[in-house]
Amino acid sequence: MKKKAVLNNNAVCQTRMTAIKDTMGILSGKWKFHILGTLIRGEKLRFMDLLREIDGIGTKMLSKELQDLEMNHLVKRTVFNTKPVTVEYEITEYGKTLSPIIEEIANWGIDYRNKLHKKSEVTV
Amino acid sequence: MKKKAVLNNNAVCQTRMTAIKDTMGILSGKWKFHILGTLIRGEKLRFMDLLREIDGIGTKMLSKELQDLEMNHLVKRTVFNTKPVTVEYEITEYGKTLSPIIEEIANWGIDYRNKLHKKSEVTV
DNA sequence: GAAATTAGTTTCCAAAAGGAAACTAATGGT
DNA sequence: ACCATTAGTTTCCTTTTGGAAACTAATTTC
Repeated sequence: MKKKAVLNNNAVCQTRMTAIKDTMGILSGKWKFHILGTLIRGEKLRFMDLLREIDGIGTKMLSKELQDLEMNHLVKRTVFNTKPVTVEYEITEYGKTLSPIIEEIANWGIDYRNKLHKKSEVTV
Repeated sequence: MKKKAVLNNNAVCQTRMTAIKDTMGILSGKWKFHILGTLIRGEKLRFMDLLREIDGIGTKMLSKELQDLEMNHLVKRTVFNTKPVTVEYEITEYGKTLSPIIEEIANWGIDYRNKLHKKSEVTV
């Protein structure tokens, strides 16, 4: 008889795994955290502001990632009827609920660097 | 004169961004969270156990991801001199420090699903 | 002697991700 | 007339990621 999974083979684990997949799907890609972090600090920013703030990103990626975030109600996009057009991006209240995750990830990464420096003199 | 970044243009932000990049680099890929989550719950598991527990993963990916995690001291690999060879994987104490991140991500994902279901009033 | 089990590695391939540069379209400035 | 700016989109290309299947190698079981 074939062996089956035991640990992950229950509703609680399946739910948690799906939840992790959902969250990470929404936060996937090279730039989501940078965009969210910048918007959390900056309140209202225009497209070109974000392009300047986020080092290395290009227009295609910025545009695409902002669309993703907007679709998930994490970022709000407002178009003003000026000439030329003005577009403002801001984090939503719902988007702000990601702050604890971002905090945890940032702090873990800072600890990781500190541990690397203590254990050896490896510069990453 | 060209405009420059203001928000992200300071040492604290740069450090935080690097930290996030580090953490997410270590946790990158389709399977890291699943492997870590399973090992956190299961203590000691063999290669074939993990292959059975983690639905959909193949030998190549499991092997490669375990190597990554071992390199970062998040997982410990122990080979036993049996015939055929036995290999045990377990989470390290350091690996357990990722639990808060995994918890936050799982809980956010669960909330996200709940919000989607009662999305009659999506307050953004 | 064939098949199964252990823990992987290797090869080949398809899909996804991401970047650079060109382009749109309206308008304001020199 | 020509360039700059706004906020993107489109195209083309390279890199990265991930999966399926075959393979290794030693040993035990049928």
